Amino acid sequence: MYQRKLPKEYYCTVDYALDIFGGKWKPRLLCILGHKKSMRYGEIKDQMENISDAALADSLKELQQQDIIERKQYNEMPIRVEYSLTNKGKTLLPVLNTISNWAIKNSTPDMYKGMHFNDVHKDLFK
Amino acid sequence: MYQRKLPKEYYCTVDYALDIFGGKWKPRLLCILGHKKSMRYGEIKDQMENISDAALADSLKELQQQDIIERKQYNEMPIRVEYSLTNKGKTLLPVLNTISNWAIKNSTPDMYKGMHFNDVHKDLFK
DNA sequence: CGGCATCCAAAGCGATACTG
DNA sequence: CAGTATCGCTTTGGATGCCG
Repeated sequence: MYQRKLPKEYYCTVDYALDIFGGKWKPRLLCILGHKKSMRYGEIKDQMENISDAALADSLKELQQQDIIERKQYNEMPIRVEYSLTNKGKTLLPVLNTISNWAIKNSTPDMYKGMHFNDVHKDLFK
Repeated sequence: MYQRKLPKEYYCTVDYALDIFGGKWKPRLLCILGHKKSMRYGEIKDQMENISDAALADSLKELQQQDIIERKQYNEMPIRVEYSLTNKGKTLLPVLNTISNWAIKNSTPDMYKGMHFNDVHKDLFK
């Protein structure tokens, strides 16, 4: 299994923050989770469109370890797993919103794939 | 020369923003530049402490291409080059400040190397 | 259904040497 | 002084297959 190692020391506060919610998958993952109370693994994977199981599982695990998201397993048949933001994770939403608003001001809809720009991120976390 | 390719399409506004100011070096670089009117190449390199010329030159070039920083060359002897934030680049400072404030609330000074946490980023861009 | 393990390819980056 | 060129290592991540 691939697992990213978090460095233990940083030079900059922004580096620390982006180590938690930056990278290839986590920003989008958090934006998607930020719109729902909770989501199942497969539901997240569908909305991420092009992510592999390995990358999704690793991202989810890292975010759990940082206390940003919570995992709840229901041992039904078939098994059901729900992910949701923790209280700490919710404090990221205004931060993501600030970043998103800057991006919207400095980009155009045609730079985006799928429905994410207009239907989701324009009103992110209001 | 190594040069990162910017993808042309994004799934998420946050991805777009982090493509501009995220990554290993650019957050710290922008934080450092954000405190001065302009800085010389060598001055930036000293404050970045552990960056290689290749990585620094590439980061500076990318940020120029995105109109975040500006390069001015003075053909003195020896040559002098000054970098500074553009107007667009300055609009990033409140965004970086928001991220930094979240990080400060969720980390401790001992997680940081050097003087950056206490002496610089605590009062970032005030 | 919700993952994890393995293999492999590509990207990112550092060290070194060199240049106008 | 302010970079650029090249090499090779390390990290990242996609594809595939398997499992409880």
